[in-house]
Amino acid sequence: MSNAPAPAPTSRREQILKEAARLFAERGFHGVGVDEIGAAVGISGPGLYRHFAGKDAMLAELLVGISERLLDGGRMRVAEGGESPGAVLDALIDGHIDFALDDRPLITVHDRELDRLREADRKRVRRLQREYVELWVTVVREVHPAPSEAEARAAVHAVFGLLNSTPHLGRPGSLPGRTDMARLLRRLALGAFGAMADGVGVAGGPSAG
Amino acid sequence: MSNAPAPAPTSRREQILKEAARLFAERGFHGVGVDEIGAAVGISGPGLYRHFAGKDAMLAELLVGISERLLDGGRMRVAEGGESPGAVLDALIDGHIDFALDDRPLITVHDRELDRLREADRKRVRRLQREYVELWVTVVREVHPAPSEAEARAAVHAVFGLLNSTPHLGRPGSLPGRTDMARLLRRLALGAFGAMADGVGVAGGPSAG
DNA sequence: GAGCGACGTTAACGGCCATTAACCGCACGT
DNA sequence: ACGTGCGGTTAATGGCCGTTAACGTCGCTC
Repeated sequence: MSNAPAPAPTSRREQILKEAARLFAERGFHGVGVDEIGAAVGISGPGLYRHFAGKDAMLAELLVGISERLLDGGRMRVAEGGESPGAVLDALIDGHIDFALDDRPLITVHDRELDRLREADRKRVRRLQREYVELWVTVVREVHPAPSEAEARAAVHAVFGLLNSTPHLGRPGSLPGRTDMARLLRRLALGAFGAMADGVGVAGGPSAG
Repeated sequence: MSNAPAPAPTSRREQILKEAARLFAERGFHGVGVDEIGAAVGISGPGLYRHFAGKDAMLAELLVGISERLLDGGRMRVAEGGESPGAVLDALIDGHIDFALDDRPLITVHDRELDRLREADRKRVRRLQREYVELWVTVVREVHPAPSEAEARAAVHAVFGLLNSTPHLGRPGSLPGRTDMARLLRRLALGAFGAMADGVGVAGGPSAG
């Protein structure tokens, strides 16, 4: 499935992708030049074209890659199915947190630079994202049946925003370490979902917007 | 309420800033050219230089402006002081939600393009942001005294991520309307803060914080 | 021991784009 | 009427940057 580019020790490509992700996250796709990316891996500028068709291709591979990994991970956890829907939701949350904490640059690029992709790639990434969201929505609605689908979807988006907030954080030690951070984020996410259900429909009316 | 369409005097400058914000949010600072910004307000390219020193100046004004408005709004609500700390926190949340829902492009640009500013402006914006965060942290800790300051700060950042998630949303009607969205976001934010306090220190171990 | 393919290098090229130059008209106060 | 200045215009200019060309060097296989 997908394009397995060999489970190979694809050292160089991966090294480039990693540095590119870091730089894109720091300064934006348009803000970093190919020379910088090259320099980051010890070769210079056009040398990158031995590994990638172009700068766009690097971004595309990054975004498609992370989107697929998120979705695959989510599907896996749903398939495993815990003791209860609640356990599955816990697993989804923990999995996403691991991503957010361990691949910060990737997460940052993921929701900032989507629009810099060529049409085809963008549609592909969007589809993966959408499926990932729907995965969550389904599970969330099993745990908290009351809210409408629209509300559940909005809540999922919002919780993604919450979980992905780590990358934006001011650097140094004014924040909890990784373990505490993970615990905290899980509590916050669960608290948010729990509150989503409370008082649904009250004072609602037709609302219409 | 919120942003009055304003028969305001400063017509042109503000019009330019508004369109620039929209474009920057859509395609990133480096992704939009001055010609586009000009076109968006019916003049072309270099005509903008009658109003701004350069493209950077527009971004700077946008970011400083929104940061100041957020901070001023927050201070105002704190100064007004509600019945209780809880009421103040509610007011902060509602105020931020109004911002997130009414000035989506601005919010987007605000936490994406900070690094494209010149040193001086960047420091200024960062200071405003930091003060805004500290304002929230103080109030949050009054309402939920248990967590450490580091945890409270991380939670505030996370809730900002939650509240600011609206801009990223897939366009059309698969989501609640503005009124319902505001209600939902408030519930989620309150739920997250509430959960932050639950079980603090349990199973924690030394937890470094 | 020659050839070839993977990987790099440096030097163009070409396009985009922010900014500046040079020039224009109209509103308006005097 | 007049000139002055604000808000525009179009045409350079100059730099950055992605990409391509042309060329070199290993290391491997036949």
